[in-house]
Amino acid sequence: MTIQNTIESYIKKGFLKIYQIEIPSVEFQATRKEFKGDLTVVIFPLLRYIKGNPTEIGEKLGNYLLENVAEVINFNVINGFLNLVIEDGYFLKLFNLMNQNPTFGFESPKESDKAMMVEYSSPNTNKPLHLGHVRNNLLGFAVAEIIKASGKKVYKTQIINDRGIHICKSMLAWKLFGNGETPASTGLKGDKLVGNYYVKFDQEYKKQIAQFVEKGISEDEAKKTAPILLEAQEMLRKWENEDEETVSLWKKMNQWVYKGFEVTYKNLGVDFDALYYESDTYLLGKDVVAQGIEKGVFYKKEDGSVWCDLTDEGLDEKIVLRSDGTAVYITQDIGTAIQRVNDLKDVGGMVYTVGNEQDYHFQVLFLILKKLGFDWAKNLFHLSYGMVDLPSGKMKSREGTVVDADDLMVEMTETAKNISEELGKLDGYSEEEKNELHKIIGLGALKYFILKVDPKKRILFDPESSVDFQGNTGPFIQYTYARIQSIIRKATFDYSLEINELELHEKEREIIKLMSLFPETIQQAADNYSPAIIANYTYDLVKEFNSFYQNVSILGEENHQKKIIRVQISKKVANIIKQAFSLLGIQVPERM
RNA sequence: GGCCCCAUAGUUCAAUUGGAUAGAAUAUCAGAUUUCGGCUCUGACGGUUGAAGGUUCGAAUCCUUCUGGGGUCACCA
Repeated sequence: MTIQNTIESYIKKGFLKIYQIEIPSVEFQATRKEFKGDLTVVIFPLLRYIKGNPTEIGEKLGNYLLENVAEVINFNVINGFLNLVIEDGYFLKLFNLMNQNPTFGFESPKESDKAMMVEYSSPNTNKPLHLGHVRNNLLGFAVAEIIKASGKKVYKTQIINDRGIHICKSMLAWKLFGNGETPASTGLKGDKLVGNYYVKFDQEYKKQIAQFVEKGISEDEAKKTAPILLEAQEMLRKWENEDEETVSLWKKMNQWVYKGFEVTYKNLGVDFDALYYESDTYLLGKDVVAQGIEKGVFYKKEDGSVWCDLTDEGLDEKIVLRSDGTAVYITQDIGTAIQRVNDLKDVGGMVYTVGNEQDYHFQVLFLILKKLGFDWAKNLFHLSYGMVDLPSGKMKSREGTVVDADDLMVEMTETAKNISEELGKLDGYSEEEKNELHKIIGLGALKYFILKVDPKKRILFDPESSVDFQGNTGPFIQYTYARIQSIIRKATFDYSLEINELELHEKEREIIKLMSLFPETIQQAADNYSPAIIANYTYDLVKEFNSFYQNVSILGEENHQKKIIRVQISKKVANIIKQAFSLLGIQVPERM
């Protein structure tokens, strides 16, 4: 039972006693720093039940609590806010409780609960991953970890877009201009090699269009009839007819790409539990369309195309099957969603990490699945995020104006190296260990930079100015962690004793209060699908610790009990930093 | 044009989901520390929360209109 619950029940009792009125709930908030107190009761909502002066009501309730709740040792009322001062013993108890629990804040999944499936990354296999994918991957991974920590089973998944005209484009360009190049022969990462040919296709295509236009053909016409495009379309037909040569080229080049992606994912620190390939799923959903017609959710037009009428919901009509009977994008998505629940029976909801340009698509998709009557359809969430812009504008793969994911990670590691060498705290580290450390810091900076902002907002990323290492940044937090580790290494005495009675320093109280919020912060982050909430909490905790560190002496403290609790607090703060950062996919170093 | 998202110190972000005097970082300036790591800490400066109305005891947050930016409105994915 938390103090909040206790106080809530006593306020209800007190209110009943003083005013003879029952109240359903009490609103709490943490007391603002500028006022005295630890917990605040907001009086205003109570005015609904009893007319009166909020200050007077606050005084009466405060007195009641003072008499009846042992932990409440003082109170004050300001502007309708009842601030309660809680005794130190309570905070000590609170601390000891969380200190005994090495996974404090993390809920283990309940067997009875349904699992969530989190989809992210979902790349095309015709080009390497870029900065936009990086945001997608970091967000998806972090949200998956957060949901897991909040007490739900999670499956991480991606759907690999391995077929379609865009894939054929790079295949064709390789066939025409590749001279049999392979990743081995060029020393290039497979995804890079294939990506180069995707760019090559586009260059050739543009050249042909220009030539046509010169001959007096309209641009629209030229775009449709450029020979290289027609050839790519022919290739797609061959692929769909399972032409042996085409399929084997497709397999070969996709393997190159997968090998390359594997490296990028590993460096990025993300992973998946289940993979789906569009080449396996692109025919799914057609049978569902038939069932949907029977149920009256869909209807057929004269030309044979099938539609869903969403005008009652304020949306448009949406096509779900072409007149020639083939599937469209949304048909696949309907089919794939159902397939996943069939594959993994305990899935009770899904999170789709996809950019906000597809907001409308997912609105429609979720609505259709609901109309089809799937009970899990109410637990679908589009984790929509804003674009990552460069100072030069939008990134375009076809034009090669992208920030490559691999290059970016290398650059960040380089920057970390330069900064860390100035500091020189790494005596005794081997080159290998140093490189590993620079990677941890560089990636920490990048990941934190991206995850600390609300997913919905667009990010401007300037590769020139790079990412900060000071202030509200990953390395700053990592640094604090490393410094705590340094203290712990030096604390060679036995500090395992549990302290139950001690007068706490103001900074100690503050930091215990903040640590105790970790569990609800995780829940809040999970409810909002927002890693930013974890990032900002961690930063607050670190700031509070630095202030504590500045104000009290830890190892130099003469009072043995105080010394013990300060080491314990430091260690627990480090532990929470590590846990919180693990949710963001960021590692913490022992030294830096 | 219809619909959706965004707009907060010079800059990058917060604001306990409707609560107290809108907070941090950064940059600039001034200071602290003989000490557990000088990537630390304490101050100062910086705001008509894009604009105007409305609801409320109380609005950055909710509603309406407008302005600016982005997205989306394919038998593409």
